[in-house]
Amino acid sequence: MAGTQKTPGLISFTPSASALQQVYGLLFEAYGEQHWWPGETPFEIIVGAVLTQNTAWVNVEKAIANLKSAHRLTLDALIGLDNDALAELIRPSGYFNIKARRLKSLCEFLHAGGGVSAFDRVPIAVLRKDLLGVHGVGRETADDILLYAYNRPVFVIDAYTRRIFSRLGLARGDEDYEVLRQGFEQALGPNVEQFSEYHGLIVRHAKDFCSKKPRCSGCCLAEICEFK
DNA sequence: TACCAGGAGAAAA
DNA sequence: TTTTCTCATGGT
Repeated sequence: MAGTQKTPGLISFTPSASALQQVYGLLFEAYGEQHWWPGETPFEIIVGAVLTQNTAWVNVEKAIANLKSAHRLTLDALIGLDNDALAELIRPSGYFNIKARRLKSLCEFLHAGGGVSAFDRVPIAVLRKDLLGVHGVGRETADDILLYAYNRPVFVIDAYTRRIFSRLGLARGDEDYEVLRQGFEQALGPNVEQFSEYHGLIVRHAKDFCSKKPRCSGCCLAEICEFK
């Protein structure tokens, strides 16, 4: 039938602010402040954003611990590593050969721009476009970096966000990334602190209730969730 | 043992 | 333009 084909790019996502605030309120009430993203410096956050691609955070922590113990968790130290040595240090995070190349590309971009802090005052649209031009930096990784390393009001969309809001009936789940991101940003308004906490709460909640086999017993969103 | 997990890029269709 | 394949470890 004409007009019924799945065309993700054309699916709209215009949630009401009250619906998003209700979900946020329930999650916050259940889990409290998350202070996400874990990372002591902007550079550590940037490295973590690449290492966590399609990987559980627990494995990223092991890779970051390796970099720290080898005193390589700085921009200059990491650029000085060859790909094989870097890959060996980040092995626990999986995809280590690919991620080594991606990390090096990102470090070279940061170094060429004058270092991590040199991007602090770059306009958000410019920085996002530049990050997306770096090999290995896709939309989610770029937005992780913008929000958590540079404190810019960008809402991060990940697999957990799609899964949870799809189950809540607020999204289909296969919307284009930009459609979802803009939907959240327009409904909530620019708010770095809330965007950071919201994403952290989504991650926390998904790990407890929405990963692998459904585990909805005791879920704080049960009263508004369509997933049974 | 088999399956899954917070993605991205390249190749194929 | 969209879909499929590849990359890899560690937990369940």
